[in-house]
Amino acid sequence: MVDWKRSRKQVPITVLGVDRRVCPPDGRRSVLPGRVGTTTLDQVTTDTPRRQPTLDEVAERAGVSRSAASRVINNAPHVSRAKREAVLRAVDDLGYVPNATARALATRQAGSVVLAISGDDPAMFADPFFAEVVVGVNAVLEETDLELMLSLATSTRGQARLEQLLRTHQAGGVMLMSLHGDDPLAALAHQASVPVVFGGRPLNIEARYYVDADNRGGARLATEHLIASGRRKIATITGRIDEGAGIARLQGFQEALAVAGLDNSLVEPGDFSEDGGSTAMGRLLDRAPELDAVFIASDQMAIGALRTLARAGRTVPGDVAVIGFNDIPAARHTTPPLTTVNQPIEALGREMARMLLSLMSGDRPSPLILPTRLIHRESA
Amino acid sequence: MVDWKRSRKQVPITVLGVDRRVCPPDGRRSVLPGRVGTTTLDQVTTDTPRRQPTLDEVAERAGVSRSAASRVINNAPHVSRAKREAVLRAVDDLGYVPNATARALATRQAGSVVLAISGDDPAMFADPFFAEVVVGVNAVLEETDLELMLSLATSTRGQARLEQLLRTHQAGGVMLMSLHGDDPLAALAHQASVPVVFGGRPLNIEARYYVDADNRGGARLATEHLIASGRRKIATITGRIDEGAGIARLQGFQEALAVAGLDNSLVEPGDFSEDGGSTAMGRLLDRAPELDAVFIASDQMAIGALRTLARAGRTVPGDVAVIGFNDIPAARHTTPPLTTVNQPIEALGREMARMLLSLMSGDRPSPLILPTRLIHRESA
DNA sequence: ATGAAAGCGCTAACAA
DNA sequence: TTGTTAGCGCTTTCAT
Repeated sequence: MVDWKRSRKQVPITVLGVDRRVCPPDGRRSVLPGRVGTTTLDQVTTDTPRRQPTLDEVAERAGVSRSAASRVINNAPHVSRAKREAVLRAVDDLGYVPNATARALATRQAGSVVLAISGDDPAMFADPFFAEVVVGVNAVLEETDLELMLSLATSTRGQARLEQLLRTHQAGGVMLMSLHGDDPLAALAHQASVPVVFGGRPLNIEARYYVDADNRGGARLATEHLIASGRRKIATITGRIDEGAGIARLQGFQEALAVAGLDNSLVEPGDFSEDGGSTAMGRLLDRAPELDAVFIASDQMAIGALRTLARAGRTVPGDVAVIGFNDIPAARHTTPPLTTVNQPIEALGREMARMLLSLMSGDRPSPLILPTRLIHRESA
Repeated sequence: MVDWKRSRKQVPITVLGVDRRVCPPDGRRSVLPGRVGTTTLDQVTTDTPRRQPTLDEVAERAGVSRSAASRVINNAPHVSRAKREAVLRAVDDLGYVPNATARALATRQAGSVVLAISGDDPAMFADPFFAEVVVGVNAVLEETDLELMLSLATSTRGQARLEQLLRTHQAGGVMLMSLHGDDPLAALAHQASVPVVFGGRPLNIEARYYVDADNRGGARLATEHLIASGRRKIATITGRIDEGAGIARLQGFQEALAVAGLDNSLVEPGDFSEDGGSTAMGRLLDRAPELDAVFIASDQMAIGALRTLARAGRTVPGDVAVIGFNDIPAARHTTPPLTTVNQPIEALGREMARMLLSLMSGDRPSPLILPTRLIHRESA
């Protein structure tokens, strides 16, 4: 049995195509068809190093003109039954697949759309939120012929690339997510000559097409729940207030309290991060030791806050009730499990994609606000 | 007039910014900050009706031939300083950006690579694991001119699309993740005429290029830790054993026990899911009530197992020590916090991308196994 | 219904 | 160092 850990250091590469660092589980040497030089995957894996056939070849084989073949491929009218079948047969024989690039060039229609995530930190995408959005987007794109490109416009370089992507018409549309404050991407979107759909209502520009979650409604819901369960000294830890979601959640919180005639000024700024939540909770405890509930604009922050609360000797929900936002998986596993606001993330992705499609087909869809709902668990 | 919109059919928009499709969870209407539409994205972009300039236009403006211009754009040699500057100026004036599609067609080089995730359930991608991989991939792609396409080949339809994507040469290479058992994608990869890099060593095919985490080593590490801390009756809950990772983790577990001369037959099959872990733990408790430790092939399963253990009145780590695998975020928040094996997921993504790049440039890189490490927390 | 011909915007031989 | 000339593979008038 080979010791994997030893083989990890850099080793001179491939001798006759057989690699030193390959360690098959059975300990024997892989017997790969090795050779020196420029073997391509193609040669290795297929006996027939065949090029992809072109439309002309199909046409020739079928004994028709190229345009006839083209018509068949795109099942356009004006082709006799006989010819159509001949072409189809040729396609089958040759294994023809149209070259997407050539088609894109000729039609001036890119075969793809891009989902762009803005932000200052590339690692931001690691938030499961985006993964779920992607699943939604994919679900609707799957029904079309559009491919999905992902653009993490989190660095200057990334933004430049996104701009390039759009300007070069490599993509036929964009879904732009999580702009905050003075995001340069907003301007970029303006200049773009392709349809743009925003995920989350952008702040500084008047967006025409966006889909957003009802952040304000969700926050109000949460706060109302706190009020209904008898809490009276209710605080909040906000998200970044240069983001639409952050603002909306704060507004919802304040509205609910205002309506109930309670004090809504116990507001501590946070940044959506766990540590941010922890320290914000600390500040809150200093400012108002007697608080009995706190609405926190993200589960991550709530987790941090829970930690601070525990350290301060407060029980949850006994001494203070807490509600988070987002319903991340970890929220089920905190102590106590976190009551939180769920937003239909996958649906968000789906609707963005649908809206973009609609836009690309020449319609002018209306903005969309998706409902949020309260998930009762034990922390409030 | 923007070029992407064809039918400009007028649709009444948001009245006072309040959309009809807003549906707050409480059934009441969200009162959004409304205003009558003024500046719209559409109008803004309409101010700039310019078509993207072509290379010919640049050449003409600069008073040089198209090939000279082309040379400048691709900063190729054989261009006089004077001409070069003239072209550059023209580019600047006109705001020229080369058309990526045309270039791809001419060079027969797709400007993108694809990250494909295989699996039976589209929602699988929601696992934060993939998001982290994406971050890694993105990091290295960002340094190149390659765009990233995402392909969730989780349905028949999805797989067909991926195949299409590859055969049409829309993408210049693939990173293929999480094949299991008899995944049809493996065959597909063989036929593909583009370079393929696997994420995780595939099972049924002899892959030449892959990067994997040291699952076996990690499992051994975990098990050895259990042994070292005095546990003697050690069980495991496996992952799917039709996946490379599932198998490797089981092997590592058994190796460690064999080396220590302990019984390594206390094996319960799992499926990587929380519920699966929960029921598997139940079966384990039935089979061997006296067990004092369990190595679990995923944190999700470990969380389920923790639940079962708690219900059965066993304390962790008092009665039984448990170690998970993957180091998911939630592992920090279980009770008690979960000791687990961390794998460098982002690095996995980075290395896959690097390997693909290397492959695409004609090299023949060696497979790569990335180290895993034990994260000590309180459950073991 | 059918095919010839003219592009789409760029690159790459090949001459000059 | 230059410009000219063919393509890349497909779509799309426009005659026939």
